[in-house]
Amino acid sequence: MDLVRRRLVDMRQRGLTIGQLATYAGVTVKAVRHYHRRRLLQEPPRDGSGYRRYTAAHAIQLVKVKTLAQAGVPLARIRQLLAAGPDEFAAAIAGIDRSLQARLEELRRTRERIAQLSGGDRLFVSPAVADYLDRLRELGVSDRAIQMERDVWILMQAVSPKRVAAWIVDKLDALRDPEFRALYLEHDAAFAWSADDPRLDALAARTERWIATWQFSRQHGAGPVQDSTILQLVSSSDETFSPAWARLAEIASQRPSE
Amino acid sequence: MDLVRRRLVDMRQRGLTIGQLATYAGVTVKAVRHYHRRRLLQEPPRDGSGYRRYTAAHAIQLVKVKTLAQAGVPLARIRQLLAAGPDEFAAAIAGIDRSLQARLEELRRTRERIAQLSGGDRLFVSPAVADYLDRLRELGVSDRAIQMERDVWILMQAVSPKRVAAWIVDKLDALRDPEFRALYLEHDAAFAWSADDPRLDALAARTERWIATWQFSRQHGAGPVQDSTILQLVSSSDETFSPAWARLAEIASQRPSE
DNA sequence: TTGCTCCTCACGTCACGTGAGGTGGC
DNA sequence: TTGCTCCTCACGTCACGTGAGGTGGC
Repeated sequence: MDLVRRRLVDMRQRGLTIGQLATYAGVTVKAVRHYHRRRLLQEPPRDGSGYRRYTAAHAIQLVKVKTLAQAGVPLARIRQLLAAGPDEFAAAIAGIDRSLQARLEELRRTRERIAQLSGGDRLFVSPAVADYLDRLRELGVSDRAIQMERDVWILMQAVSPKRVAAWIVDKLDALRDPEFRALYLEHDAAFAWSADDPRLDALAARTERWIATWQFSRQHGAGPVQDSTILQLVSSSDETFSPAWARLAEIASQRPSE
Repeated sequence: MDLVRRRLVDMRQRGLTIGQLATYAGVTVKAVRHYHRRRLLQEPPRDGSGYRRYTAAHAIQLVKVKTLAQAGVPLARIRQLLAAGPDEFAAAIAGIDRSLQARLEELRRTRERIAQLSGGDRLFVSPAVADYLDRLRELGVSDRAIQMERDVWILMQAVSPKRVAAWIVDKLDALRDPEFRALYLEHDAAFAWSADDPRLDALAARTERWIATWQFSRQHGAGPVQDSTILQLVSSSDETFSPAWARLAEIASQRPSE
């Protein structure tokens, strides 16, 4: 009994050490000293050895600070809040809760994106473009061509994201035309042909006819767009060069297109 | 048409500027340059003005880096992952997803704790102690006494959390005894009495009788504990000093308790 | 006596941000 | 020409952590 009483009195008179306080609140000793420097927690009195000795009031304050800090509130803001009146405090809490909800939403979205990292291209292009690429895959377009398309769409999205939305509508529209689908697949196949393949002239002529018909059939006047549907496919980059495609581009540039 | 074609070719040959790339990926230009320094993103070639010019491959890489960074993966780890094989990468993704789930849980808990910041004491004491304090409130114990109890329990929890669990069981047990409840409330009321109040001797005697009976009625041999139930109440701290309580402590210490 | 806790500096870390001082592109 | 973008340093920031070098408590 006497022992217990003495421990009790001792505890109340001497107070908690910084380690006891930190463990109680679930923070590190270094964090407690940091909060002292940032004046979020009053410096308690020192005992004979220069040790800090804390009261229950310090523990309560520390738990408040820790809770707010864990919620992502900057330490400078926490100091203001601790000095604020109950109304301002309650309003701040409401704001903090909203930001926590927003962070929860963000985390959920991040989780979905992380899951797609091992998967396809959905992370790198807009949903509309991803749908378009999926459509190409369905039609039997080669992986090489699909990757070329993806890269071009990424560049276009980066340069003028607004235009991409309109272009993709146009592209999906063209894909509904069987002749365009046939031309697309043949261009895809032509990638591996040699530059003097006899089929190239016929393909070029057929493509030209389609462009003319297509432009005529559409009143929207968005001329440049349709043209690029084919142009884009044959504009090879450095990494993926095709002699046959170069030849197709050459033929196209020699015809009077205006 | 020619304009569009030129823009297309231009875009593919010159590549994206750092600003276009950053906007596309949803990061800052400073972050992109930081990723270059940390070797998370290859330095692209420069154009005639010394500007960095990026390809679609850079954009894809940057989106990967950004997604992993948002998931809280340290940049040094991201660099390892980008160089890892698909199996190691998939395993890492699974681990990252687990940590995201854990963070979601933590955030939910933080949100609950934030909501309690304006409320009562539940944030600062264990659930068992909080229940005990609620019980005292139900019995009509004064706010002052409840706050004193809370502070003592905080200190006890900080010093020896294991013991607190046993003590609180004991306290709730004693509260089931009507005589203890009466004594508790009278001690609470005695706080404001003067030191020479005639009721003090009677209260001290009644308390002593209760302690003896209570100790006798319990076989568990946890002697020191029961005694502290009353002792604790009258051990006033510096801030809350009561002359009457000091007198009660004096009377108690003069009786031969062994 | 030994290991654990406590003390105070000073500097480090992580992921960028800020700002100076200057050039290039439309 | 003007404002916007880009460039490279160098230093700052936020919330602590690390580590040195030393003393105190059980």
